[in-house]
Amino acid sequence: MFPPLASGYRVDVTTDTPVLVALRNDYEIVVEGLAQMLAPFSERVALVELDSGAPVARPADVVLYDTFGQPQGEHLDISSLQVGPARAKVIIYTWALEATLAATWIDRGAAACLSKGLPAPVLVDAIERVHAGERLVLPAPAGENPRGRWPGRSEGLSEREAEVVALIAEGLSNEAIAGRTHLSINSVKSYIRSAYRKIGVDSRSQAVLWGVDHGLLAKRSRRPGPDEERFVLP
Amino acid sequence: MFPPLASGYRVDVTTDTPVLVALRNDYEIVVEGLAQMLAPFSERVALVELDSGAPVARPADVVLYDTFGQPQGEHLDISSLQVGPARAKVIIYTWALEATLAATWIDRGAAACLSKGLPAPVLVDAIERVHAGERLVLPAPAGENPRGRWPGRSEGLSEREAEVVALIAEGLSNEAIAGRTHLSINSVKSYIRSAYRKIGVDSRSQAVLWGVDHGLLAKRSRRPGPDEERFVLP
DNA sequence: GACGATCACACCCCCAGGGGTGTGGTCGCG
DNA sequence: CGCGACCACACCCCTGGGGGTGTGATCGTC
Repeated sequence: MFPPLASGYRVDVTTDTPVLVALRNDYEIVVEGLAQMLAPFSERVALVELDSGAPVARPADVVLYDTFGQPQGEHLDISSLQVGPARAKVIIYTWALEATLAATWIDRGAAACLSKGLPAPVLVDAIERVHAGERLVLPAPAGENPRGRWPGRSEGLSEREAEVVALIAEGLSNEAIAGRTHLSINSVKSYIRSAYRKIGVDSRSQAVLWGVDHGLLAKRSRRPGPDEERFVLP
Repeated sequence: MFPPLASGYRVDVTTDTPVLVALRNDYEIVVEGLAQMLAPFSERVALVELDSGAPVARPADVVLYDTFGQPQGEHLDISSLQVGPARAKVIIYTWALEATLAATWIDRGAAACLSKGLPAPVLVDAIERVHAGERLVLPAPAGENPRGRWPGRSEGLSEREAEVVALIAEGLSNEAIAGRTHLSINSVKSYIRSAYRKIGVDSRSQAVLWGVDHGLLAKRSRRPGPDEERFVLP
């Protein structure tokens, strides 16, 4: 469908100014982890962060949407991610990259779907290619797995466990978490059980408090309120 | 058992220095409410607050233990409330004052059990009498009901509803809340149902977050940790 | 006197939550 | 190559949580 990028390949983009990239995720530590990962490439990609509540200094060329704890799946509303007067190109940055879902997102207007398993140089190349007009779907190459940071990682939670606990800390039910993460409710329950063992709680209320204490809450300013427009799950 | 104080009665305590009173409750707004109620009587009672994490300037003569969200019932460990080199006299300040429970507390070493329904002048009189050596059990007189402040009052929660939500926000189960408040689990469930309607949540996780957002958490410094000695429920 | 609010509690019922156990796949490491 | 971790999911089972409805008492307000 879309030719995958071979490892080490670098697109030849003849431009002097870096691509303006907005990182889009409600968890500060996720955004910080991505920013740290991209910092060595600041001559090629410059980060402008949205959703901080303050107006952005300049609009983004590309939005990099990290799916951690965010709506994902076939109902994801791509157009709401395209912000600014010049509608930014949207890259879905996800762990579980399945072909049919990626195709749906591309049909809906995403410019690219990239796996979190990509090394940073490949990610930067891909951002530049998207900026230049290409459409990409890049699964993680075998053998390379530079994982980012996520909340709860230092407490021994895997990324999926942390994501599930983060959504519990947001007050979601198992069914809502399954919808948000595009997993089955049985998978969600499995992650819940193993996460509870790791963080040493035995009830959902205690998990909520653990999440609050360990920064697993999305930014309060990003909480959907009655007046706040956000992309909505059906 | 103990002669109740008539409304308006004032004990004749011939002393010039005020009674040093420690207010004892883990919720700041409860302690603030009590302090405000007693502020006009500062020539008679001087407040020294314990459990703030800082060493107190001087030891208390009397500890006023507000039962909101705290262990209450026949297993309450009175001796752990008596702090300082000169063991302070303990007053249990509770809403539901039943005679047999009050008798148990007095047997266990409490100097007095006072109802929260008492007017401030009567409360101050009682504190002075306790300091002077008397033992009291004072139910609320009919017709007078100067309620203090409690968390959630401005959101329309009654004191018992607020207490139950505060304990949910601490991660307790219904059974644990029933034990802590000395109520039946059916009463706890009734308060939960009515509180959920008032605060607009429909799950326990959301109630925990509501409590966190509205200051219904006990002071974190007062949370029992592995090294921190506190009175323990069996 | 009637009514509403609060406190206290009982009883019935349904289901979400979470425990256990199991399967299968991929991948990194010793 | 074997093992453990992680991801994904299924199935069974029990219980706590919470919805509904009801009772009774006290108290303040109209």
